[in-house]
Amino acid sequence: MGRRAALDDAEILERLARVFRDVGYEGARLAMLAKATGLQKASLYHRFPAGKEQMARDVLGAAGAWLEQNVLSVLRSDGNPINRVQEASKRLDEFYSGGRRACLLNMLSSPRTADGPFSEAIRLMFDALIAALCKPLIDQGFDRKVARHRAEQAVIRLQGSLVVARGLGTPRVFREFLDDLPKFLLDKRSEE
Amino acid sequence: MGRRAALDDAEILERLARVFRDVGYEGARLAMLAKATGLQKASLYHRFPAGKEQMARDVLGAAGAWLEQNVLSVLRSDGNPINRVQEASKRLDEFYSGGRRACLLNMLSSPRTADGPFSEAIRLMFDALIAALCKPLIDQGFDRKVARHRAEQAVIRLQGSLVVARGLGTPRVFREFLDDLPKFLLDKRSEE
DNA sequence: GTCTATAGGAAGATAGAC
DNA sequence: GTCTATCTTCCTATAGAC
Repeated sequence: MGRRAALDDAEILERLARVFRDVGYEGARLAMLAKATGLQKASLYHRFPAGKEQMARDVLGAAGAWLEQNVLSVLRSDGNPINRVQEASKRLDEFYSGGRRACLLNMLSSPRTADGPFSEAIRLMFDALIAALCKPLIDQGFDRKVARHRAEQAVIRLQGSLVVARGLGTPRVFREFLDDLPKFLLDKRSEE
Repeated sequence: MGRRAALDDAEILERLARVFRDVGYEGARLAMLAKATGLQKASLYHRFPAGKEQMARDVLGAAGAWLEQNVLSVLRSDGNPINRVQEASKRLDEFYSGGRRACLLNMLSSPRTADGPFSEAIRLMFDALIAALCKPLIDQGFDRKVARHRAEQAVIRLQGSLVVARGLGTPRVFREFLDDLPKFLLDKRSEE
């Protein structure tokens, strides 16, 4: 065996995820993925026999699992709806490194790959996130349609603030989004 | 000369734009760009001596010019603010093909290319769009800070709804965004 | 200004030693 | 399970005829 203990599978996936998040699927060169993990290309193929596509799929799966355990389950839990949303905000802040990191769901959903193996997984993750965001609103007594609409808008703002943060070169709008999220989701207001 | 009249420069740029919009900078292969324009690779190099990077830069410039002439100038014009925003909505609908088309500013702003030649142009286009969206609000009597905030939020929703529309596989949320835009920007409401 | 043909290199993927 | 070395394919870019 090698000079040092083999890297944890989770650690490998996290490092691969960073590359896909930063440069997208097409932009992720095998040489980058090898450098990011500290493994040689052949070693990556040992762990991911189907190559880059499998790496991206597994990375997406791991991101989904992280989201489920750290965000969605919190949103669906029994606590105070406001506390749940605030906690989810914190986890999202961590997930996106305060807005300096792009979203995998965006970076892997170009139409090129959309006909490919990712589009279905991405759709399911968006659906799951929207559904989980509905829960605190419904527990708070909101109508299902209002809850669904606000949850969708929250995901739209999440994605949009990440795009604009990247475009403007500052994470400011993403931080503002997170700060405003509990109020945006749960405030009693007239609409909509 | 060739069998038919040479393509219009604007037409070429439009066809190149479609490719970059669909698959991003790294995903855009020269073979695709050639096929999309009906030109051979060598002919593309004749028109764009600096290759793919120049194509992307010129495409971005042309998109900026289109946006300026069709959206920003409308927003800055003298008419009724509501009419201006409604007209801008129509043009944005056209620009993004009803939400079925991704945004160049998103597709060309991966960090890989962000250290590259596009990030500055992209930042300027975001700034210009936000500034132009402020104008109808200020003409309507809104405070500058409120106007700026709403304009930023509008751009965030624009980008976010495009991402989510792609992720969910339906342009629905983008159409809803456009329909809601005049109200979102110009309604007298309490906040914020 | 467009084409065919190709150089030159980088990409994804594999073979086989250790 | 990791490595070095290599294969094959694809891509960007260029040369040169028309």
